[in-house]
Amino acid sequence: MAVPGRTAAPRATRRLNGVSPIAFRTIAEQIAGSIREAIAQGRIAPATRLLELSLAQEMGTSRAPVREALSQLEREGLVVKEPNRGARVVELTEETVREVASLRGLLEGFAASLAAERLTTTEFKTLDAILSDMDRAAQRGEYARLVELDYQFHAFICRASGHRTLYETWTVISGKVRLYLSTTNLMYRDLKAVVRGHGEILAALRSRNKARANRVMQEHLGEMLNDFVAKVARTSRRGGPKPQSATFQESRRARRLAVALLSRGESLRGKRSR
Amino acid sequence: MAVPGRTAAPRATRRLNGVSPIAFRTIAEQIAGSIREAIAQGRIAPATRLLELSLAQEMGTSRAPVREALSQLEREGLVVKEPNRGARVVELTEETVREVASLRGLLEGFAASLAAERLTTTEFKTLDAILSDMDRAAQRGEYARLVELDYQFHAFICRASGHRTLYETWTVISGKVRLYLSTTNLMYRDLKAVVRGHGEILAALRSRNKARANRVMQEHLGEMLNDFVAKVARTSRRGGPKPQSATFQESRRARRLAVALLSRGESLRGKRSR
DNA sequence: TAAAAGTCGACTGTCGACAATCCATCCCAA
DNA sequence: TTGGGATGGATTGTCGACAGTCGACTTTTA
Repeated sequence: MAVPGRTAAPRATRRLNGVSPIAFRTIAEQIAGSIREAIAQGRIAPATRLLELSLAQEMGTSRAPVREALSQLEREGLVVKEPNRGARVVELTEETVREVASLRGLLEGFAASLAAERLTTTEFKTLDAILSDMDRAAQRGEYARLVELDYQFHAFICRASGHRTLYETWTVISGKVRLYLSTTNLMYRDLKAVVRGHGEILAALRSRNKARANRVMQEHLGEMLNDFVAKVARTSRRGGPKPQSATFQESRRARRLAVALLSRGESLRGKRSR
Repeated sequence: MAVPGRTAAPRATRRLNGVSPIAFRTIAEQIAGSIREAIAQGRIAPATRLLELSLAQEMGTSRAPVREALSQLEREGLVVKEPNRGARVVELTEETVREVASLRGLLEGFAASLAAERLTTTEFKTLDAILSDMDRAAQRGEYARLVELDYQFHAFICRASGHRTLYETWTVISGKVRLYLSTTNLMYRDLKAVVRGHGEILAALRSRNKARANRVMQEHLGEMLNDFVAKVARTSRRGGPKPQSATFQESRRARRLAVALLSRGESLRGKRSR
């Protein structure tokens, strides 16, 4: 468009330590990135309150960009805000985990069925590459790498479905999954089995059989879910005696919708305990 | 408290014209509501730019709550923001419409299959009530009412699925559908047929057969999609010679038009200036 | 004449200050 | 002791001002 290259770097560069090639443009985005990363790495635990002022001071900015960042994260499903009560990192209850997993299965199954018809040779090669990377990672026991590749594999298929809205929706859902991954660092039971499972998915895609692709994908995710929930149940039971507060995490949106839908003033808000 | 003449008016909390049952709590939410309504009613066209300052002046507030409102609407999928370029109402291309419709089918089919197992007698009664209202509306040719009831019917089922995450996801998608509805005021071909279709869904739900409920729901939505896309295609073909270009590069003409529309449009709620 | 470089508004991004609200705590009466 | 307010601190909501960026327009240059 206008002048390329030259004027490109005035603002964001000035406080960067020279990190990425194309630096984040706004402060808000940088902040969102920091928080997102911190959540993903487990440095900020689920259900933690995110205070605007503290964050702003930590980042050396005013509250405005922090608010913006929190909004962004809320859109991504990592954070929940309630009016006058601030933002907090979402907490995934066992029920929510189940829900997220089932939705993910539905969406990815659909994505797989679409992708089965559209994947090009080049794209198959990419998937092959990811798969062999996974294999290597599994053999070396590189857990984190495997998680990352796993994510990439699924993301690639969803994108390759050619269904943009689907991909966007999936992104939100999978964001929650990743959030969850970080909290329990125990996802895979058998690394080799993981690789095998993805191999089966790939084979199903190659068959160009929509129904089969859909089914295999859903089965794959379903298995995962089982391991998953089992572990969650174990962990959370052992973990902390305070899963309570998470119950009301969606109350704001729910309230708004309820009002809109029923146009009746029924309060969905529970009472709080301290 | 607070002298309502000169000094800042007594906060927005309760200065509604007594219209809505339970006033929204924050100004931002009120603004979001206004804009949402305006979009839904077609008073603000798709792809219209939403200027913070203009909106703030119209609403008689500062830009802060407007920004917040726009963020909220972006979360709901009604608005798209680009850094340094502001917000605009989403524009639905034919492709997006197809995508949204297919996703909606997927989600609602799932919801129906869940609901088929869970719906209580009371809930069935509610659905019956909605259906008979639809029938009345159809006989009287009350188009808008029918649209609203249609929405309620589907929303109710999604909520009754007991799957919170699903419901939330559906809300985003269906928000876009509604947006689209407002732009083409020609959705139903045969009002009676609409009622019949919903009757079939209800019957399928009553059968408690998950697979059947899923299938019937998807078929219902699929039919709708067909009518829909056909009409869209017709409309857009008649509309302009190059429907595509508007999607990616917004024409200045369109923008000016939009601005004019917005600033000329009746103020959504206004009084009080300082 | 056409491309490149400057100029100018119009908007958005960010800031610091206040106002409003929530929540916990304390006080007092029954 | 137990409610029901009143009180105060901590945080979010809102405001007005200024800085920075994007695009459109104008001017210069080859």
